[in-house]
Amino acid sequence: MPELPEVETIRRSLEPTLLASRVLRVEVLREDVIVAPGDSRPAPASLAHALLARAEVECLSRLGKRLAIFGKDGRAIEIQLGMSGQLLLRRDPETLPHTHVVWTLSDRSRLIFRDPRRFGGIRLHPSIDHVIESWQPLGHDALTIRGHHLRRAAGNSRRTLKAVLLDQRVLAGVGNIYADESLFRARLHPAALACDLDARAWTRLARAIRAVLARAIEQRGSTLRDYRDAGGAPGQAQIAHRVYARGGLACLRCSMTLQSQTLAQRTTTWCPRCQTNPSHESQ
DNA sequence: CTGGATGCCTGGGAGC
DNA sequence: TGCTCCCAGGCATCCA
Repeated sequence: MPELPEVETIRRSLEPTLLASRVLRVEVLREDVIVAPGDSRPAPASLAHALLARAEVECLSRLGKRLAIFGKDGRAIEIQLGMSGQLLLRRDPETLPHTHVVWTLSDRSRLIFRDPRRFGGIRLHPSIDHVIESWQPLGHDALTIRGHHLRRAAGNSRRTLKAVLLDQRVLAGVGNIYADESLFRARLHPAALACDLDARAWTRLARAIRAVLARAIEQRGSTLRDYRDAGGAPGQAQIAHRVYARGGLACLRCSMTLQSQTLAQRTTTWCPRCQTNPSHESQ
């Protein structure tokens, strides 16, 4: 469920503490959440080192939903939160259930990675450059997406807009919630075909995506169940959802009953009156 | 190559 | 109350 706004909120809430302290040691409680690219899996003895033991943190970097921690000595790890992953800064020693990795920091606080559903994981990388390279297949970051990016990446595609927005190779960071919210804001039908959009519509869609995501970051992300920022606080953006999970309820703009249907293997909700489908109009 | 389908995993809610 | 069933969803992987 963490999409771009949630990952960015975590990044911002984590960075001051990580930059101000040093990693003392790392404990791995569940080894299968650690994934290494190819077959470069380090021996157990060097696992802690690969996970930034004794490192000073240079910065936290993000592209789409991917979050990376870069060490000053060039070490790097990548965190994918999946559905239920959390990065929490904690001072009390209690171990929460589903805690998989614990970093003890020099200020004696602990950064923990927990993930009940285990769709997420920690990806090891041999270098910072390797992380950047692994991000190559991803599209432009959704927070700064422009119409021409979308048009170039998907303008000829016969896929639906919903499928296109969920495709991280087209743009990075949008998941099911913000796909539906962005399409509603842009007044575009989720089942419209990408190839039927003109340049103006792509511009409108890109603008809607940026606005929806920026607003959600201001509200510190959407908490439906599991999501928390690094301090453990829930977000507030779910209050502003206009279509997501509102199927059968009245459109907040025109009062028409919102429609729900599975599209691109995801529950999709839209307003049949507000959201037009250029694929139909052109016929 | 493109686009669609599947499986991974757990907690919570609905229904009986 | 307690049981079963189903659903949520990011992403890798497979298939046509």
